[in-house]
Amino acid sequence: MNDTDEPPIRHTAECLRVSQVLSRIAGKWSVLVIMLLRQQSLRFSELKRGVDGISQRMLTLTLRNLERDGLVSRSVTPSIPPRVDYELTELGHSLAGPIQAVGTWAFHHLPEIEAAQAQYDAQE
Amino acid sequence: MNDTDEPPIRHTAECLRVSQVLSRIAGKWSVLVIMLLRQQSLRFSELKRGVDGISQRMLTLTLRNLERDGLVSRSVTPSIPPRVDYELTELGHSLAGPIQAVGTWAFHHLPEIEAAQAQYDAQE
DNA sequence: CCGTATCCAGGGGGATACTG
DNA sequence: CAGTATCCCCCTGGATACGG
Repeated sequence: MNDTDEPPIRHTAECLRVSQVLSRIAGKWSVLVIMLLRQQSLRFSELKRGVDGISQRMLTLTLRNLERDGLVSRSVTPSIPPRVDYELTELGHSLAGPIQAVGTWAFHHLPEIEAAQAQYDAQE
Repeated sequence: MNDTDEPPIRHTAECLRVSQVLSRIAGKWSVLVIMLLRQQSLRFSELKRGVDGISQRMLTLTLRNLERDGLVSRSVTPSIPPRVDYELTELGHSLAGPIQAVGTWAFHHLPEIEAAQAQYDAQE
């Protein structure tokens, strides 16, 4: 048989965008930072306290990435001691919505997921 | 000043769920597989062809994880040669919606993101 | 056709110490 | 307070080869 009739299974451009955006915020911490900043602007140390278990290094890296993507803005007040505030940009806020939707999904379906895992693990 | 009035900046339980779910599908490939399966059930080799650049190993691992989470079901037809079909479970389909929302967001805002990146990179 | 096994490079991410 | 610098471990993910 020839293969001229092979089905054109392809990704839409949208699939690839999704993948890239998710990769961008896939880190362990990005989402937590975004969710915190959704409600209020916060200082570096406040974020550090708010995100349980994050190291100084990872918070810095996470913030730099978010800033680079235009999701978070950084404003420095050159006082002594210095003060740096982070807040979600408009772009950041617009992403928080869809992300929250995934969160809501997770909240509702976590029992099913964990049940599926338990069942899968039980039979190896 | 004392710090008894320090603000109770905490994550809601939802934030943590989001983070976990995103970690789960954060892999390079999970989303692409889900999006492909959204429209039709597919065989292993069809998925391999459909997901551009994926290795056999990573496709296997991705499918195992999705199966373990109850998002994808695997059905074996013991013929010669063997045939294995994968399809989204109901749970999987219910996740595809929210993910698509993120995709739509990405589709609309990618120009802004890339512009932000270019600007950020231009000034160091 | 559908995997598993093995090897290996690269980066994510933690701990710690140091600067302005 | 808000980072940067360094070290180091482990996991992800690619290439390849082999088995049912």
